[in-house]
Amino acid sequence: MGQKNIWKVAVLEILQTSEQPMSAYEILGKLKDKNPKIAPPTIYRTLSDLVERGRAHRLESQNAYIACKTDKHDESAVITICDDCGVVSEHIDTGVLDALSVVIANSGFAPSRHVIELQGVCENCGHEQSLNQT
Amino acid sequence: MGQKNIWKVAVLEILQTSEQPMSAYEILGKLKDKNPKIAPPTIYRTLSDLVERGRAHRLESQNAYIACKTDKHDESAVITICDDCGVVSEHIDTGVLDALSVVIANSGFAPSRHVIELQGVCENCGHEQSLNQT
DNA sequence: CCATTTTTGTTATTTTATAACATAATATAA
DNA sequence: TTATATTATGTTATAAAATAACAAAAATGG
Repeated sequence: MGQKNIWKVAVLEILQTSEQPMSAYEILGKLKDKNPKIAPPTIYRTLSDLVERGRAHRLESQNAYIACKTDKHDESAVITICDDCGVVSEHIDTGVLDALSVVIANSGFAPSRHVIELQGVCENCGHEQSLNQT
Repeated sequence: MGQKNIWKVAVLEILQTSEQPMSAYEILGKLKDKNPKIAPPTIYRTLSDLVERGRAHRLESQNAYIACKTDKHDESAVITICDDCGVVSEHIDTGVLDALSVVIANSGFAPSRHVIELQGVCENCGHEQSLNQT
């Protein structure tokens, strides 16, 4: 025991190869195949570390995690989540951040972290829906 | 059984008189004083109803609930949460929503719900911090 | 090598949330 | 007004998500 970063790569790979956000216990399940003795705290520790370093995001509205897909590993992304197909995208958008800083300036609030998650229907699923309407 | 909205007022009052966001089980605890047999599903049902109607907000990043303090009972608020004193504020801000709609327009995403939560230090606590620095 | 610190393992428990079904109140229609 | 369906709530049990607390192994810095 005590070796460094044993799980980091494994967890990140699982997240990166997943099409969908994954819960901590889903990741645990995947890892249990080859590591039957692994337990929840290991996963949660690894996930907090990845999130802290900006390599993963926690979807607060879903209790689930995704790999960060941008090269900017910060926490400033706007995240969209498709209710239909589950696809999650990150959008780095200064406009939103600028608008937020206006709100903040007016209220005197000093943010250290923000969560911006949009739920709805992605472009693909939107198209399918309009096709399915007869 | 089967009477309508028995709990709605009680739960909303508890939220309205609380300085802090409350978890479902904290609300349950309060109600148990006078209604020893009340159980979690009752609370969760009432809370979803209140949130649906815009009378309360769920803080996704905290698994907690607050009463909606604006007269505009919609889901378009920007919420700030003070890490220090726990105070939560709502900010109705069209600038942020406008900026979000730009992101959305570019991506073809059709949002039905959004979560915007800022964590940080509120004006009061910020002042105290600067005072405490010697 | 030894002491200290850090990381991981392990066990148990806490916290959050819901499934599934029972029962009571309400609404509606014959 | 009774039967029937519908809806709201009660109840029991369990699932799902997260963490506390402590033990043990590895890494670090003399």
